[in-house]
Amino acid sequence: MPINENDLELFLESTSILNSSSQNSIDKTTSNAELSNIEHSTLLIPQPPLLKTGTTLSELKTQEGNDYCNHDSINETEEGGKTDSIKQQEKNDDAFEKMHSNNNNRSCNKNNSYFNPMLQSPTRMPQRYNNYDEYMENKIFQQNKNDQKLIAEYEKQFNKTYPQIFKNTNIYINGYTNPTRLQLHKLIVLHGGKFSHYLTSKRNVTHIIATNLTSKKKIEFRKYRVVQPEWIMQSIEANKLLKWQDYALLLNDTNINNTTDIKTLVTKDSTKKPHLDCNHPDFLASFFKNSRLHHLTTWKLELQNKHMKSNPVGAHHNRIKKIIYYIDFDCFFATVSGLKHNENSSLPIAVSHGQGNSDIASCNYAARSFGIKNGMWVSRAKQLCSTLKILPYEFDSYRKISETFYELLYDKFDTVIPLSVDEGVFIDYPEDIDYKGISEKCMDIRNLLSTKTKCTVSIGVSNTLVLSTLCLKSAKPNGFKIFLPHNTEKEAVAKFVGSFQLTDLPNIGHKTADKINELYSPSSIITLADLQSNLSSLSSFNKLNKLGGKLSRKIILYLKGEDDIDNISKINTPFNYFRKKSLSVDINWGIRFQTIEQVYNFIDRVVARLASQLKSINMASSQYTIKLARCKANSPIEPPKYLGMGLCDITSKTGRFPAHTNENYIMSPEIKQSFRKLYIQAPISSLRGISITLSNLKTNNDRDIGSMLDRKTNNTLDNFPRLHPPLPHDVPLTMSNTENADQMVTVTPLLPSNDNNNNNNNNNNNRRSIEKRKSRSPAREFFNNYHKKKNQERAKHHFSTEIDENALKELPLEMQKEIQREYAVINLVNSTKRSALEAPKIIPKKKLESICCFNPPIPFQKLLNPKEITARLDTWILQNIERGPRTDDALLLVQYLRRLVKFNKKSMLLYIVDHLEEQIDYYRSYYRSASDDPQTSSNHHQMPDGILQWEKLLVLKILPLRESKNRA
DNA sequence: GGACTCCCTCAG
DNA sequence: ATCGCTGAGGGAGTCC
Ligand SMILES: Nc1ccn([C@H]2C[C@H](O)[C@@H](COP(=O)(O)OP(=O)(O)OP(=O)(O)O)O2)c(=O)n1
Repeated sequence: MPINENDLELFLESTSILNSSSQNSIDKTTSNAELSNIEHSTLLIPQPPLLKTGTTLSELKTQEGNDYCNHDSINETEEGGKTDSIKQQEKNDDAFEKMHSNNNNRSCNKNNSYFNPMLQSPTRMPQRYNNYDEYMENKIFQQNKNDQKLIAEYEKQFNKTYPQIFKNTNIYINGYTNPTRLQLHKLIVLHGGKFSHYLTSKRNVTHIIATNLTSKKKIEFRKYRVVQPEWIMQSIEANKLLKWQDYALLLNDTNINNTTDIKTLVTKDSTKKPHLDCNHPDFLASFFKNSRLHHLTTWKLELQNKHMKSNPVGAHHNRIKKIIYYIDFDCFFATVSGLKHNENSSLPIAVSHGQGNSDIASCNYAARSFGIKNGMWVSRAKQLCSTLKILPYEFDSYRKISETFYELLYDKFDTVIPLSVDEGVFIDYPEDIDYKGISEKCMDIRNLLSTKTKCTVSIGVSNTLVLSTLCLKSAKPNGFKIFLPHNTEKEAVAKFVGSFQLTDLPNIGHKTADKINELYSPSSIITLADLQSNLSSLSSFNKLNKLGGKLSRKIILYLKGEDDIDNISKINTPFNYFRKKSLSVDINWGIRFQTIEQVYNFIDRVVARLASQLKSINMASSQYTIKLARCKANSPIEPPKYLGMGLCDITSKTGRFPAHTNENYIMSPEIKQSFRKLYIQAPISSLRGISITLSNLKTNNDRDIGSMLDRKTNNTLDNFPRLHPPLPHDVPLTMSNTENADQMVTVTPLLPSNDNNNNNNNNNNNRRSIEKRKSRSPAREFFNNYHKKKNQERAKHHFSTEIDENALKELPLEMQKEIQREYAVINLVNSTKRSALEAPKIIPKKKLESICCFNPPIPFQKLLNPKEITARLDTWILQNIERGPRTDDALLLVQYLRRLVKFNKKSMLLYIVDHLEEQIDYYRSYYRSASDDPQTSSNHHQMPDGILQWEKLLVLKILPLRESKNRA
């Protein structure tokens, strides 16, 4: 049937006429006078659709917009095959669990989590739903609320209460009825019944009202109580619930066997809504919503963006002492969830999703006394302590308390470095060390936080990061420890460090601890004191090098309580240290694919997510790595953990994009090609995990032109966004020694070898060389330009961002470079910092306006946001998937898409059409796979007619629009 | 000997 | 049921 705009107008006209006439007819057919009054009173329930039941687009206008994850369709390209070596990884479930159990309080973490658009503009965004479940739940909740309002209104208007005849029933109306669906709905609700708008929802429907059923529906509903509308009317007249069997539409088993008892009747398959498996477009969102580790990563970046502050020059001023406070909530998740559920904290509790092979995110100290650890599976923990109480996650609360934590502490310190949702490094640079003042500060903070958050924190205080970490460890739980040794007290420091276990040191996890133990004492477990004494002999000293040069040097410094270069730059130049270097999505749960197309679709969705993240931080990437986990040949097909990865072989492959890009359509085909090269000689069903990392990131100098380019006309990389001159961070830093971590570090400059030989004892010579080099340093030039440009902005900052050139000259070259980098990075990230948030932004607004003028957006049902539009379409499709689209709705949609074509909104068109295609494909494959499966095969899984109608709409009306756009 | 790839380890 | 992420540094091996 051809659809054009005239059709639409005619259609809309006839709709309104018919609507009003149908209302009149209701009045006539209703015997109850009160009921006809009802019809004319304020309607809280939207008018029913004209010709068919089901939710219409117009009904949906009142719904909140939802937001699903962004997804685009990308065509894959050709590739050649090549074997990559597959290295085995001993990632069995035990080892994995052990790894995650290894939970000490450490400071050295160089993570960035990622930008979360939801937090970027919380007020502008409509309410969001991460998946259909959530959406439906909300919708049903809203509808029940409307029903309640209706009852209240009627009771008020007629000053009476209605007999609760339909109490405990849950009624769904199928097809056309007389009285109408709306009438019946009101009567049911007013008389105490529940009304279900959807049979697809999880709600338990007790009765279906129908006057007619297609033969297919007769079979589908044969196990329901299908009742004629008279049952409702006559029950109301009789003022009691009449036997439904007397009004049954179908003669079936249920009919005969059941008494009048009302039991929920839900057939297993027909009401089941599509399962949210890894093929569902919302799988990623629903997984992330529940993944604690994803939240930890995300929160870290958010918190660093919002609350991190530092004064790099001050930090380098060697006359100033530094006091490092390492502050961490005690068993954070367990405490917060315990509070929320009013649990007694002296009883063992743990936070987890499930009761069996589910990870414990956090357990309290009562549970730890049984040997339970974070990361352990619940099943094992229950063996250790059968009374262990499992509590659910309370992600929102964790995040809120963390916000309070950083807000309260922000003004109390010179430097704030958030390391996680529950722990941060806070630094003061006092003139003199006042021990009493420090301990009072600790007590004040602990009291303050305990009052404001009802959670306890522990604090470790020292003058190096490594010692602060150890202090925190010994302060836990619910305490604080201050250890501020003088430079001369080397033995005291060594003794303090020696009292800890190997894994208490940062960067020594269980693997490294095992290795060290193996090296020095295979038969017994050694402590740090043992390691210290072993290091006195040269041969023992050399043994440690088996761990690798960097790590062994680090450990040797740590054993003396000193920070290595890594820790020092983390403290002194945190903005540089935590600058973004890569961006990735890893999914190793719920991955169960059957076909390569499904994998490609999944990769498309992952890359779309990455691309939009890149764009949102205005960066581009030139390198990617795809990492795959494949179920080991001899391991069971389903691992112990539900939908877990189990024992896997891990392989990865790195590739390059033709240039720096943040475009989905460039990245996705490349990555899919690598997938085909990497994933060979194994069935798709063995795939258990996919990880995609983008690296070699660069910040775009200009606006994100790339994302605004038309895909077809501007797909040459020459048009790519111009980038900043590279930040001068490629110069390696070499540390010769740190006599005293509290003092200026000595750096070996990267000088010609003859200078290098005497740089320790010839300071002048050294300085001159630095001066010479400095003048032609591109980094310096870059910084100077940058400095000029950003001068004005910088004046706004709450800390001095004016670099003291004289002070800078005093420093070794490498330090200068690092400080310069720090300034550059600070300026780059400042737009997301708290200080910048307080000042209104001018430039982005202007840009936005100019874009809008140039390119006025086309609304769809008053919506402009593409995600809101697709969300509305998703709901529409979901609710009509088995019936097919209504003609008028289809017309509205097609008309909108034609406008997009007409006004050249190509990317929007592509986005919407791709999205529709994906949705419809998904449902088609859902029904197909269900009917192909001999075990669940039944009438309930037959491909509904509606699907065919949706496909027809897609293929005949929608896809051609995309093609016409391509030809244009 | 430097650049690059493919792991491995760690953190929370 | 169950939500096993993600960012960083580093080392061994390979290639030229
Ligand atoms: N394997 C892990 C480790 C930690 N976390 C989460 C839950 C923790 O509450 C939070 C903070 O981690 P910590 O290492 O600080 O551990 P806790 O706060 O639980 O205990 P504590 O710090 O008292 O040792 O991170 C997690 O989900 N899984």
